[in-house]
Amino acid sequence: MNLADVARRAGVSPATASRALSGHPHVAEVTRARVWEAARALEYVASPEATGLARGTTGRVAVVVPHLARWWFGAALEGLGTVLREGGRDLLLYRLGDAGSRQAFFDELPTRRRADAVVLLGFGVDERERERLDRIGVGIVAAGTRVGSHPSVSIDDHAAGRQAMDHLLHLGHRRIGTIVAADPELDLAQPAGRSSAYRAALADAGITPDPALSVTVTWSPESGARAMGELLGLADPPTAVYAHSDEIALGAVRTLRRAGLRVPEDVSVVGIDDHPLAAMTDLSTVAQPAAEQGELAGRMALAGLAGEPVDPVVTVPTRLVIRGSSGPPQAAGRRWRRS
Amino acid sequence: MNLADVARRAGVSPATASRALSGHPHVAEVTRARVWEAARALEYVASPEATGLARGTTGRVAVVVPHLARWWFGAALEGLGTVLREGGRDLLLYRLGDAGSRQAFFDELPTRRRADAVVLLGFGVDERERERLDRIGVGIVAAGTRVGSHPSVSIDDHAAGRQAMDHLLHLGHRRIGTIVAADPELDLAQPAGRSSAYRAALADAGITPDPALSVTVTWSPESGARAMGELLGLADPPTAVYAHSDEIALGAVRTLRRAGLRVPEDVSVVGIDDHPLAAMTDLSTVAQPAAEQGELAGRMALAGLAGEPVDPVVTVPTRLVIRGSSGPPQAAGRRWRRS
DNA sequence: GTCACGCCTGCAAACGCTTCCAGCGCCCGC
DNA sequence: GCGGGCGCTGGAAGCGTTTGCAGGCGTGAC
Repeated sequence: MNLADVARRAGVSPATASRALSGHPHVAEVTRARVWEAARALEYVASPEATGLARGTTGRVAVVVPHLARWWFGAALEGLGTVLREGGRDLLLYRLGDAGSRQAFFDELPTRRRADAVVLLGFGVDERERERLDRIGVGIVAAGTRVGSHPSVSIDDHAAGRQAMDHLLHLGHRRIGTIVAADPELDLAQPAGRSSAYRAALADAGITPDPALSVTVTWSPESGARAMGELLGLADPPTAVYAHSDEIALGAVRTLRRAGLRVPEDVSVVGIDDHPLAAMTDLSTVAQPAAEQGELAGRMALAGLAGEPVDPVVTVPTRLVIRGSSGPPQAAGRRWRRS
Repeated sequence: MNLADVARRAGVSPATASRALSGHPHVAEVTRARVWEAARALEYVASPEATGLARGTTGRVAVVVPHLARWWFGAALEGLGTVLREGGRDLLLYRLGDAGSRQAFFDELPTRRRADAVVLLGFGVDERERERLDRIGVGIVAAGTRVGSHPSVSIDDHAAGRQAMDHLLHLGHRRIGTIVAADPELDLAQPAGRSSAYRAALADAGITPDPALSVTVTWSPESGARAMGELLGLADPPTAVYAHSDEIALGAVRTLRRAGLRVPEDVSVVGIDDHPLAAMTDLSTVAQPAAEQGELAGRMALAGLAGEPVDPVVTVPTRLVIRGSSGPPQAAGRRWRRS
């Protein structure tokens, strides 16, 4: 099963067999064919350990993610995996589930000798971590966020937020709530652009933001439901809500329905993502291409490995998708009619 | 950065350094401490290639999945990843996106020398593939499905289906449709138990199944929406629908809403999974623990690697979750009132 | 008919770690 | 006081590839 066996069967030295199999020049065609035939007959698979040791590479790309169950991550990982496979690289998956494993990861940098490149998926890092990361000695690519000066692919969070907010403002809403997503468990930076867009849009419309209309929660649907409850508890609740993700927005819609309020007649809701279930639940949203971001990150990583130049910062476009969860505000008098 | 450097700094031979770091007995405590200190100072990380080559293992577990964006897979992978990390194993991810990559995977068995064990996640294999798989020479564990006589963890699909169907029958439904999930692109076997449960439940209730009430589609919400459209087009549409997954069920609900029908007053819907968004959309369903299945599969793989005995077949329980999408059928006269 | 030059091929030395085997002290028991 | 044994350490041989270097042979040019 070893290269030596293949070489013996083909009647050549291991050196020649190696050259023949890995496509080096200066191997006679007839020899190459004989070696390949022998390899096929013996079902030979090179030991990646030995190859890696001799060549000083691993043939693997490490992917670091904070979550997997959330839609964006699964979709991005899917795109990334496809591209890496085409490039002949194996995908090593690291999930940093909590602050502890995150700390351990950046302290020990276990990927140091385990991969030829690292892709950070939806993972904002802080100053110290970036500094640590740079010592890893391999190429780093980020998707869904920016990481220092490393190549990255992401949406323009601010622009996406503006698309959502401008849509609501255009419909005539003046009192707009926002549900901000954060990741306290992982201490992940919240997408700053999505929040700044909220303030900027209000400012442009001449509206003074009410701090009570902004509530920060985790990324889950349940959190969204809870946040909406909080907003409904206000003396003067919003007529529209802009959520940082569809999953959160869907939670908000559920709370509204439970409260007997109609969407969008009583309260409009928009999210960000275009989650597959957003179409199913008629949720207005700002679509972002998740799989494509993963694919692009993969291509950038491969290009870096090949020594080709890579674009430092790629921004993929987002698109406002208007569905049934957003509409003009009702005349004040008709609001709060319990359906 | 190499073991030799660490050894030199600690004033011992590489052999002793190796033993000290990998926790072998017969190393003086003081020596061990000195080696560890040197390793820490030099930020030493062992080369997995070299270790693997010398030891004949890889320290990696390959995970094979057909999808990532679907909820179950992300959640199961999350649980699996956590357990493998605790066990000190790296996770190598293989996604078999279409029939072509599937074929290639089983032909070439690329994981052969790349991992110490293989976990198949939600991946039913056929006879030929199983035969190929057995030649891989490493332990195989399946989650979410059974694979030959290999250890596996999954729910009892038939029992889960019965929970859903019995619930609908108990509510008084007699004309029950079913949306069967399949994966034609990957040629994945549909979960037979979920279909047999449909027939068995009807039989027990003395109802002759109407072939027109059973429509087979892919796992996506969009498919569910389309399937529901088909069922609504029947001369005598069902009063309840049992879908093979929540994602499909949610698609079905969307079609019903669009058609102006009320859920559950006009048509009841139940799914399987307890997807996080099922709670948000008030969908009745049969809950299955996805993350737990991943965790168990991980533990089984680790146990196998440690040479410990592993339970051949583990079945995790499912649980009927009654929410707002299922209720008793309306008296015939009141049905089809366009809300 | 020579000579030089290329193509191919093989030898052997890495790559970085583990582990078998042997050796060296030291302690304990007689 | 002496021998056996045990605890600890080092030497060296792999593990399976790749690749620099050198050599053999054929070919074309002169």
